[in-house]
Amino acid sequence: MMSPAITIEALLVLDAIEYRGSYAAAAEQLNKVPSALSYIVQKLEEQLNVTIFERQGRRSVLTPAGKHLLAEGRKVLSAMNALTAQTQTIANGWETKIRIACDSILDINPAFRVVQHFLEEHQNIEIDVQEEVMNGSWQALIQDKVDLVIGAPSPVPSQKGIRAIKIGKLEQVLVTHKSHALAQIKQPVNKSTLATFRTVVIHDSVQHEIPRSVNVIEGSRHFYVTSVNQKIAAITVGIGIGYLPKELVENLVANDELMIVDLVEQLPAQDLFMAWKITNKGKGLHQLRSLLESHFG
Amino acid sequence: MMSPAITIEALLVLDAIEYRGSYAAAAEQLNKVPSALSYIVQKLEEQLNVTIFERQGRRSVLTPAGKHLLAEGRKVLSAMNALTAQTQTIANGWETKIRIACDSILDINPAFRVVQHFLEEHQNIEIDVQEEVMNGSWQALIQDKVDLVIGAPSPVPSQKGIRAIKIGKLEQVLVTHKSHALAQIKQPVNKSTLATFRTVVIHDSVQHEIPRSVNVIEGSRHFYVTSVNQKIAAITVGIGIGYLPKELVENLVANDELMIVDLVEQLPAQDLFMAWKITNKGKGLHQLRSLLESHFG
DNA sequence: TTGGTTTGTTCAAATAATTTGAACAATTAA
DNA sequence: TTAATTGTTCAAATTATTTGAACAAACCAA
Repeated sequence: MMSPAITIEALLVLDAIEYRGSYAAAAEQLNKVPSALSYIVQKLEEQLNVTIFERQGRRSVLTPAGKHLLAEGRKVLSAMNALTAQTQTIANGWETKIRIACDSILDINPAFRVVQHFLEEHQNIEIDVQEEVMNGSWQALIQDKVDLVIGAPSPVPSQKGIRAIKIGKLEQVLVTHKSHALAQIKQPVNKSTLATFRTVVIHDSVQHEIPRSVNVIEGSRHFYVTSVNQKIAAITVGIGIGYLPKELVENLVANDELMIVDLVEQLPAQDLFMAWKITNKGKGLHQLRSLLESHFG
Repeated sequence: MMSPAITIEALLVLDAIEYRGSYAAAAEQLNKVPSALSYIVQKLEEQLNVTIFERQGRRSVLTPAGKHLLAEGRKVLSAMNALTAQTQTIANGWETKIRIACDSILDINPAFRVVQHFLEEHQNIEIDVQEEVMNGSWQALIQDKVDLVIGAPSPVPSQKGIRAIKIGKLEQVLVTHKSHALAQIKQPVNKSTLATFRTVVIHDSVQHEIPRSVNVIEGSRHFYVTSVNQKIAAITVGIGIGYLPKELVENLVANDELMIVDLVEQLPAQDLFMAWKITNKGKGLHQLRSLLESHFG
């Protein structure tokens, strides 16, 4: 008689409306018609006896209750996705889909070549790759949003249930634009000199991150971006300085768009990891790991 | 077009079937007819492409995949129940969680006793306390990371939308280790003398802070720490001198671990504040404020 | 300001999904 | 063996959802 007040459907609709910014756009994303969304939202509000959207003209804005519902609801949605995948994996032994997070600091080509080999043998397994920065990849693994992380930087989160193996080293160099004040200094630069310049920092949106001060030049002022490409762009136009992977900037240095700063104390090469959860028993993941290990380990 | 494979409905049905032991009993519990459950289970199995029940005669038994689906699904169901209740709570003007920042300079025991009273009347409100130093507590409030700040020091940020009330005074005294050079001076010390010694300063990690020179002895060299305990430790081993709350050092002075420096001009007692945003209309916050005010105001 | 869009909602009609109960075969208990 | 109970199937009945047209409000550009 009494159906549940909050349905998965309704959460998907809320998510889409907030994400796309309008009923019309959300409807398009969900392959529905706006009035259908209107119907679902109204039903949800009625069953819950709570107004979720404050109708301000034609644009709707979430009430505090609506905000909470959506924020928590999104966690439920991702739990549902994970549950779907896990259930299918248990039933078949093989995954329907393997989700991979790549840290954007990594050159993904070699890894993708291995994935390609894997896919040739498993035509019906889907691969879902998402790019993350900083701790985003670790968080994604911890929260079961992905099954495998490739190229995540140290430190490995001290969370039991995570297995991580080294797959490479990352040499980072400090770069700047040639017109930048730092570029005029001819001798090797020391730490305290760096502290006077603005630093471009990649910043993920994850809340409680693993303490990570590596590479963030202490004491100086910052310019925050959310991807490696943005970081390169910011440095190229002279906003500030920052560390970038050596191989990534080689071309740009050759083109004279960036220049490498000579440091008194070089930044030690950083380890990159591949990681997964030991609770994940999927055969596909196991085989993919073996392939990757034999190519990088 | 594609509806979610696992629905809340389906999870409720699985739960009931397993709990009651038969479709018939489950149907009764859910106010449905057995064939309706049959329909829902079949739909779930089809969408998921996973068999959930192994039909052994008329009695069905869960497959491993089905077991997992049900076990995890029950967690989702209880999350959904909580979410429903929380959303309705918020809609009525009450909070699910109240986040408090305490300045670590404060003795939190009296405040916690008041919070305890509040919690007795509101079993289902969560309290999230975080300790902050210096301007950390003000920043946390401004950035909406907390709802209430207790024991933050002056100056009150000149930001509209913040209401602050005095809840106490903080007497700070300059302390040092007895082996420290400053301890050898027998007369009251003046400002310029202090400037020659290294000062231990608490430093929060917040970026753009309110200009705050109070207590930081100007001109002298500094030793930065990030908590009151670290500051005490640093002074105790003789790294430098620093101001600390009178009541906090009384024991240490009695034990001869620290000594109070006699000053020509005493530092005036500093006001401590409780503060919140006036935009925050939560009933729980309001009541907690009233309780705190009546105990401290 | 004024048209020209776009948006969200409403409504009745159309469609799809679910529920129902009867019939049935399989299983169990006595 | 019989009698009772179970889960499934099926067509019919009932709900629930979707649709598209109509509309008013709000936005945008000129």
